[in-house]
Amino acid sequence: MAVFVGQGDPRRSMELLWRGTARPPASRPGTPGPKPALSVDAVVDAAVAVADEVGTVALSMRLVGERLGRTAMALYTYVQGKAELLDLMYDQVLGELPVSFPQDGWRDALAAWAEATRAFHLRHPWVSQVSQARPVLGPNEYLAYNALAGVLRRAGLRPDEARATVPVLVRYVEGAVRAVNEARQAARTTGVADEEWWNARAAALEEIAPDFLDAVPDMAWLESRDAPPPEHDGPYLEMLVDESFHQGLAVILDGIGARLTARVSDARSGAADQ
Amino acid sequence: MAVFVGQGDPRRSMELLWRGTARPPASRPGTPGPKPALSVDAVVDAAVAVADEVGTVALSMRLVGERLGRTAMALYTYVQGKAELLDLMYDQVLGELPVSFPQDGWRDALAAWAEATRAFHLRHPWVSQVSQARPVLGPNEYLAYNALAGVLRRAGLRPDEARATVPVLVRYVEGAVRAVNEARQAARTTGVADEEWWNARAAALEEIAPDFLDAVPDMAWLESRDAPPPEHDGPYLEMLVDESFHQGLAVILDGIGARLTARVSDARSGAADQ
DNA sequence: TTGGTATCTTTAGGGCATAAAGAGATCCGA
DNA sequence: TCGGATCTCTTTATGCCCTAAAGATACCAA
Repeated sequence: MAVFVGQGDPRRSMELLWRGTARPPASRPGTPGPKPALSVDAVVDAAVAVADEVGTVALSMRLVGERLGRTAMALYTYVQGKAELLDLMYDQVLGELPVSFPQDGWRDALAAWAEATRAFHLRHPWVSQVSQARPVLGPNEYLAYNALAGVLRRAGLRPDEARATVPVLVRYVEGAVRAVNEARQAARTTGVADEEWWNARAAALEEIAPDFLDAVPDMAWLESRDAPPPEHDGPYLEMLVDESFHQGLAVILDGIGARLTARVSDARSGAADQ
Repeated sequence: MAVFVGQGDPRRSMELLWRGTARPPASRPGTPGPKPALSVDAVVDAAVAVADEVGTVALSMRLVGERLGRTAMALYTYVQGKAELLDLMYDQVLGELPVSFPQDGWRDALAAWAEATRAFHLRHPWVSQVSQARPVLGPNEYLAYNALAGVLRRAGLRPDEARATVPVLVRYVEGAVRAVNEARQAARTTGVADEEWWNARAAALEEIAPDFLDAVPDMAWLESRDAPPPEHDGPYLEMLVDESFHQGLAVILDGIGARLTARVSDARSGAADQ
């Protein structure tokens, strides 16, 4: 069940996101009634911490409240509901993404972007589980995209090419990290380590359909290795993903490079292009 | 809240997936008790139909039961729980993916793969919302991966290159389609059309932070167009995604192509190859 | 001091998955 | 033919979720 960001009242969410200070609900000075013991920020921080620990599925208002020594309902003073809280969590956490990258060479810059984005998503696993349809349009999201756009502009791409490239990069990195995160969470919630689970399935398959692998020869080819898989400590799937992350990224960067060199030779020969 | 496939008992799920017939729970011949009026397949079919309509979030045992004129609990006769049902739904629906592609030219073959995969995910939006950590290892999943592996093998990639390329392709297509699906679902569940929502946000932004766009110049560059955006009927975000889907794919294919031509020139100059 | 307001808790209602127990149907063996 | 035995399906109940609404309490201003 995907979680949707951007379901809060647009107007309200955006004011909360952009106004920074002057956050409306918690009381203005000179107002009767008890001072609020918490703040929107405190709630958002707690929610982020909870989500980091237990994931999106288990994130609940009760858990966030508990972390603040409050009931679930107490949060509704600061936040309209879970949807708005997610909007705020999402943009808040995007503020951790770097907004500038090495200027000397687009390949290094994109590699740095990919690495930083990857690390970010590993730090906040729940972010990649959140839908990006109808993004919140918060300041941090803008800044993050701006940084990536800058790298692509300086690389020499045209805007339409960059528009096509952004999703390729973003989806690749998010997808890679999602796989790792989900494997970790599965291990945590089921108590079954990745490798253990994998072995069990493989053994079961061997027994239940011993001859089926003959029917998928290209699959066998895909899994064939010249060298045995490298030594590893961590979980199996993470190792696999790690092994291929940079290689996969290299394929994408090669594609961008091909685009750029085509540009250069076009200019040289004065011909049209693809 | 991501939904996890592969949470059923591995042994049981796999037997259900691979045994085809001889499905254990529904009664064997010569057994007392009423004949089951339904079957595992009927339950899975109904669940797929429900998921296609309402998405993963709203998929519930009650809804599936209702579609079969039963209570939610009746399903537990055929299926161990929601987790196992998801395993079965997932592999069942993967059977719709084509398992062979044009043999003449890897570019066409991959484009065909991408198009088929995209169409598939648009037909069954819930599939891309389902976690692929700990895949079910059902027959149809194997066959689908085998087909893609075959295309890459015939293209001339080495196994390790293909292993790096598969996730790039899969994640790109799934990500692209996920964006469209989520936009559609958001439109359906909130009753707010995509374009309408987008305009509201843009207007709010204009008003709340009129000068912020100056802080993200590369973002403005990214959105700049030589030609005005093309006429479109459908929702805004879908149009954008459609516009860039093939361009993004082209970047990836260029990357693969670069790998292959590097191979050729290596061979020509006397270096090793596969 | 008193009224009004804001925070926070309690209670309650409508979801959800599913454990456990009951109702009914159906077949086997006696 | 007639009990079990056994299976399907429903009912009931538990415990989670979000959140509306109402109550309790704390605080400020007049």
